[in-house]
Amino acid sequence: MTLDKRKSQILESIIRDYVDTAEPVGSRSIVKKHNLKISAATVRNEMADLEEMGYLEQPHTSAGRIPSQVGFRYYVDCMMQKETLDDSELDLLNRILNENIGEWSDVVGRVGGFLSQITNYASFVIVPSIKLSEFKNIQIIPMSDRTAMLLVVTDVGVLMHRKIDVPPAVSAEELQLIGRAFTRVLSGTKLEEIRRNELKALREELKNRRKVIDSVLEAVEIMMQGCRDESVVISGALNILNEPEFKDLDKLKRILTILEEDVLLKQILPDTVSEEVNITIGNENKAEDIKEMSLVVAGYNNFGEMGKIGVIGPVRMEYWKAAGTVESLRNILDQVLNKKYF
Amino acid sequence: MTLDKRKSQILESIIRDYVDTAEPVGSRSIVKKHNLKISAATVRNEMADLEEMGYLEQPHTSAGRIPSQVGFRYYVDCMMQKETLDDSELDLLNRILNENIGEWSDVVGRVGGFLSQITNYASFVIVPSIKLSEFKNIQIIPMSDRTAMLLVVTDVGVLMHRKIDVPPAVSAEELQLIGRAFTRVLSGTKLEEIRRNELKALREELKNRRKVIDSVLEAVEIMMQGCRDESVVISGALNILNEPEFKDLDKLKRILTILEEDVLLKQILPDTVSEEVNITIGNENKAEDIKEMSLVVAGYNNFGEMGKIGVIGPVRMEYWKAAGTVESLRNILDQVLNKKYF
DNA sequence: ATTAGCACTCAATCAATGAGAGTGCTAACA
DNA sequence: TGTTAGCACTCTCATTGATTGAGTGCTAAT
Repeated sequence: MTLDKRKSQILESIIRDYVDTAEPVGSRSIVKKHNLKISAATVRNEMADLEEMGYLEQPHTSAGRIPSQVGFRYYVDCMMQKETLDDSELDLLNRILNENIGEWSDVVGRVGGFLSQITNYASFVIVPSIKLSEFKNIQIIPMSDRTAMLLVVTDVGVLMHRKIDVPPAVSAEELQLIGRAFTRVLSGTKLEEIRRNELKALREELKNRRKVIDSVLEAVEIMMQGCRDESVVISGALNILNEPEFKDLDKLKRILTILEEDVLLKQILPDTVSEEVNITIGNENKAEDIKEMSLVVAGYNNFGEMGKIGVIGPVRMEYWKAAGTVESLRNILDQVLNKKYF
Repeated sequence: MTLDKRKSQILESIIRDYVDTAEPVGSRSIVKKHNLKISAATVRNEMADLEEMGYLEQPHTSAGRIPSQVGFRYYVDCMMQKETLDDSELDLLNRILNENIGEWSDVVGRVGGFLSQITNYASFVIVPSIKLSEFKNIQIIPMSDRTAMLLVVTDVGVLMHRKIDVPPAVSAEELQLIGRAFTRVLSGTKLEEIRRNELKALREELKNRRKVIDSVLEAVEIMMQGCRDESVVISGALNILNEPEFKDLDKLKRILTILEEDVLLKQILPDTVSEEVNITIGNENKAEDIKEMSLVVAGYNNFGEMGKIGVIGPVRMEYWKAAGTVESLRNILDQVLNKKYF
């Protein structure tokens, strides 16, 4: 169902005003503010219609109207124009991205920070696990006479390192050889495809140094567990303190708790995220805890797996700005990643 | 100046009750609650004295008394008994510490988490910069035909890694040789003591591979900048949402902002921290923003430099518990560190 | 179909009131 | 002289009632 032009205009005016002020919008005030060519009474009639259709609601009889979640949905689906980054924002983004970038996680952190800063909502970036990347090189560096540092390098430049114990009798050269043997066997293998039997063969081959091998295998095992999970970067969680709908401390606490804890945040995201910007409004969210929040999420391509980037804010959200910004940053991430980090 | 026994007892009762309830404490209620052998009227007289001395104050005439900051100070200095961890808490701590510890920063994170969990205040751990540690090993691992991974291992097991660009003509063996040359020159040198002239000599020695050398030098430079700063781990910032004194959103926001931002947190800490547990109450803090918070901090010995661990909470704080817990965990960190990570 | 006019509704604000908690003071008591 | 009971007094907090004002819905006129 689609609205006639005048109804659309009124709905949009109400949405803009309400998002701006967080107050119910009256017929008189929108006529004045957007100097419409019709009278307040006419607007009232249209508003009554829109309410009947479910796009507006009234907190109480003598208040103005506020957009319902259905109203926001209609706006997002049928009327919204995404508002992309303006020049000064692009400029800021470029400056942020060009400052001496160390690691990939650094880029993600900065893009997330930028997103929350521009939209004034909490932002999150989800980086998929790296199980699809490949082993590249394995090194064992002696540290003391009983310990060594195990280094694992993969093709996406992510590196795992861990202390291992070694018998004092093993020399630095031997450790190097063992590292090379591992590199030979594992190089090019995807992390999730380690074959037990390959490792077993290796264990046979180097049976005079079985203790070292076992230490290495154990360490690799633990590292694999550690990087099986996707990682989550959250920025600007405190932005919700500015939203009047969260002046209630209990609500605030519930939301902030979610925004502080990686695991909880992952749980509230929609299961399927495409590369398109995806918006879920209030009750459309599966998770009970955020039925009064909206999500704007897009997927990006991270070494063959889908990462996610987005913002979370009140239902009364500037969807146009949020959607545009998320879209732009999704593209940036894709771009940076396609330049291949290595 | 020291208080007589009865005044002490009354002051302590008031502090305990006030810390517990956040409400002014009346004469009648403390006689009942702590079944004192004296009448409410007597207590009233003593309270009037304590108020005159500055240890108590009255929000308004017909309310009970609350401890003043001076009162808390007197309590902390002259009466407080630190409350150490009980058995179940020690048990929990051990379980937390023994779960498969990966890196040193992991230990710090867990200890901080434990601290905030036990005290119900926000906790922080400051880990000094590692400029005192020594280079141990430098490796250059080829990644693609134009890039390589530079690995720097130090004696505290902290490792820096960074992508560098290399000319396509340089072979893996050459990279290895260059790494070894660096290792030879820098091994055993403290991070802060890198001599420019040593590096210059190295640059001469390997002058046919000057491009690689320059990449490495640049990367090391950047890495050095990155680890010049101490790092900060904050846990349980949201605990202050439970404190009734922060029901005011503005206050809340000011405090949470500090607790979210490493840099800000560092600024509010007292300049000199000894190994002893150090308590600053309300106005004793130098930073304007936390004049209504208290800090309980202790130093610990981190590879020759002073790290800090502590909690931050309302002036109405369970100092006895906080001080005991901070002291215990300070000791734990010292212990773990003295077992030498390598 | 649109608009002006008007009666009506309801939340928000403010002042007045009363209850309750707690004090300070006085006088009696040990 | 220190302690206690008793009582008047103070001040906050919660409740109530009146007032205000923004905004609506309806009706009648355009």
